[in-house]
Amino acid sequence: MSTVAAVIDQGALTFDLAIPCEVFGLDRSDIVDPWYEFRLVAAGETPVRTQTGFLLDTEFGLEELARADTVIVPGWADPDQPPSDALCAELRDACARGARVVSLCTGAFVLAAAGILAGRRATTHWMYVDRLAARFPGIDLDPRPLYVVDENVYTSAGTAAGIDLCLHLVALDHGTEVAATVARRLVMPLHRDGGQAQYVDRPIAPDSAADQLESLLRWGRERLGDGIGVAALARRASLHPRTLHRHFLRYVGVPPGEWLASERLRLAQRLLEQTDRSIASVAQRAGYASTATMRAQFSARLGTSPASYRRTFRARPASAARGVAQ
DNA sequence: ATTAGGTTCCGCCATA
DNA sequence: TCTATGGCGGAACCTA
Repeated sequence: MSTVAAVIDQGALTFDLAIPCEVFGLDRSDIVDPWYEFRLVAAGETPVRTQTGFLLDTEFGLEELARADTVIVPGWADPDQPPSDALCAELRDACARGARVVSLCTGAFVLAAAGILAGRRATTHWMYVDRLAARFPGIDLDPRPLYVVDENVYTSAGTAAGIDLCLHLVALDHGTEVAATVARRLVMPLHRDGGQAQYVDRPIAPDSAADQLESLLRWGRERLGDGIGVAALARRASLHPRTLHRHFLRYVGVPPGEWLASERLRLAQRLLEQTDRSIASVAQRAGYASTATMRAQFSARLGTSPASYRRTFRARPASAARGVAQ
């Protein structure tokens, strides 16, 4: 069973902290048995006073991190407060031995202080990007996505993006169908399109450009199997490709080609998990020009092959069907 | 494994 | 002046 540890210290942000507790800490053995072994670890003194003022206690200390397959650092109240040397050392060890090291929100400051982010791609809450960059030059910071994966180091943007990242980790371990089940229980979409761009400092108001993109995305998703490219999207939207590109960055958070690639991949994953279609037919349905193309994408983006992905995640038809209606 | 020919991305500048 | 669009071209990346 996979062990997940979340680290807290004085001033812990309760929402951030609640995310790994909810995703990994609840007993979800009715979905996958066993679920995760979850440990709440105090980096320093206990009890921990949360930013909201109440006290949290846990029996686990830093030594637990050495046993964790995944170490999660949620946001600290004061990102400028440097983490202890002991915590930094544990995080570096975890990273070096290949454990997944994860930050939520301003937890990125802790990973940065431990020296783990140097030379890596990473993200954090959009309000803190500048501060992080100023204090730790040498991080390849991208303020746009909801989360960033660089090898075994995972960083996520503001608060709720932590849920997206935690669900992504569940998907890596158990496939997208299991992650989708957890997402449904949280009443969360499994995958929010796009990045922070759509949340940054932009009032929630009817926006016709965004609405039009929304329907373009729907149109595109329905036609993945036709092998459409960026040009087809632009034609459909009656936009110059250069303009479409800008609209995508602004409202979706990723360029159009990148969006298509990840939609295709997700569709292929779903078909492999939930159907018995041949690999060739999955590739065709998802809009890949050949099985070789799909294979290359699986290898580049998931580090596996379509066949082995199916072997790992193909849902068992008998037991999965009962339970809550969806 | 290599490669030639696409496609996509994006900085930069001109224009509306 | 400010913002959105159109267009170019090089780099990076994909595809066959």
